[in-house]
Amino acid sequence: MYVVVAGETVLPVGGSARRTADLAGAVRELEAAEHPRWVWADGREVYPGLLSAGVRVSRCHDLALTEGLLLAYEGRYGEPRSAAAAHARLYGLPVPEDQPSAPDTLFAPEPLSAEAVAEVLADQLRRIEALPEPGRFRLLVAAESAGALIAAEMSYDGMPWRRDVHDALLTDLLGPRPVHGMRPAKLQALADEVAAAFGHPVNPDSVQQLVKAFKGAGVALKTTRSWELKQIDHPAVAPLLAYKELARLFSFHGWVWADQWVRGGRFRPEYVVGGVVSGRWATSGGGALQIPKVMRRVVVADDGWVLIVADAAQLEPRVLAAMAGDVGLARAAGEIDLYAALAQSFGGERANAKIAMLSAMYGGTSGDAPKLLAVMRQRFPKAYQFVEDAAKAGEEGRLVRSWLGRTSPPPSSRWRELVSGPEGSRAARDRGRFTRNFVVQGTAAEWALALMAVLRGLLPEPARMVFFQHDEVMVHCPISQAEEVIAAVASAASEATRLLFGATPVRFPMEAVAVSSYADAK
DNA sequence: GGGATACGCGCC
DNA sequence: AAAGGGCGCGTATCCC
Repeated sequence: MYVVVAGETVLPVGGSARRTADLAGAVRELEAAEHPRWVWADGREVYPGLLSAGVRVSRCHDLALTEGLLLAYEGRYGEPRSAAAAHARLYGLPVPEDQPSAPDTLFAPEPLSAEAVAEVLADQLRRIEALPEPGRFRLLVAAESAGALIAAEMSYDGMPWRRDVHDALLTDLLGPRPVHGMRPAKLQALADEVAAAFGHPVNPDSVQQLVKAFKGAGVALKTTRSWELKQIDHPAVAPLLAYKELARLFSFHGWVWADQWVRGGRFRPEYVVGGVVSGRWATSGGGALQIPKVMRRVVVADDGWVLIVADAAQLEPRVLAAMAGDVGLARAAGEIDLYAALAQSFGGERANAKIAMLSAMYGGTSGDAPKLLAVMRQRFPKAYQFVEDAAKAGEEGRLVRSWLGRTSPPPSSRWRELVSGPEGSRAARDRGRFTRNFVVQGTAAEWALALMAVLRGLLPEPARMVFFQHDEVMVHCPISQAEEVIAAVASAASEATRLLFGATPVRFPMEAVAVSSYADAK
């Protein structure tokens, strides 16, 4: 059963609309009585309000996210995906551009009526049914929509973040918090060491100045990447490397960052569902997906609670094995350590097996990659061919799709020009690497979304999902629920696997541990 | 002095 | 050893 929510109106599809003065109350009642699939134009505008009112729903159909998926599938990537745009297209009216994420309320368009939302829903369901694999795409839409609920809930609940531990860590590494605009003491000391090593002032934040300073000292550098610096014998290198590491910590995850993103002992980032073309999430602030490992000790469970941290082991090669139906690779993917199981095919070297798989999925060509890929082609022909086909499609400017039907963007007009020019083969290869990776990364993202959607439904109150990072999920729950949640993670992993691939010999191990601090998880 | 781009590096 | 996919984002730097 679908129930539309638009403005203050609730409309069961096929029934009659009801205007309500208490939207949250109406949703709460219907959710308890019917647990319908809620339909809204854009969950980002509806769900946070419901959460603030203490209302959560189990499932939804997000029109904007679904429209984006459908447009891409239909080769219309980039057309406005809002429900208002979809509705305008239905009637041949001028199509409004999508609003930026923070809509300007002054110029925001009139929201769609509940009836109009229902019309867009009907149109989307019709378009989905017309696809070659409607079942898969329905799963994709359900998973993407569930992701939108989870993202909003995780921002609302927040990840535990101990500001006192954070401050102690920063003070330990950088020195006390400096006044605005100043470098912390230890950072300044390292900058001074760099300058002393050169015998003149150098701004360690300036690539230009560094390259020039090293040149003056008789060292030719193309870049100042740390791996290149590490090969150089010069007294400035050690303090410079230390400076770069700490400077990043200071500017990216320092006190100013905490002031902005940590409230009430919780870190509340803004997740962007489907923000990456492959279907991975992005963040629009807070850098939640780039928290340095050294910061993990700051994430500490509340008293009497634990963090359940679970990550999928070697998700992408397993996804490839399942998609390609490669029996040999699938057999290896029946083991907990896939690369170890592959080692004997690669001269007994686990490291070589890993390089071969990563090169196949990323399009690597350097070092031993060609030799190892030749082995892979011979031993795992179907898996090899699967990513080769994706790469070829990309090179030829065609679209590729993930397992459930998320579709890559078409080549840009710039690319089409480039590909017929002198640098054409380079441009073609670049796009081939992208599409090669897209099919694997995109399907891995789908598996992870399905996992989260299932897990969410299995969690007991008051356990909460509080963090998600590509193939890793964190649940915050009372200590007494730890075992139940760990078991739920395992169930959700098998169910996600079944939902995507049905009966497959490929295993998707998702090991969960209960810890009081995130730093203890690995 | 404000916007756009390059660099570098954190995460997967 | 140093190149192969996806991002976000702070600083420096360029350009108008």
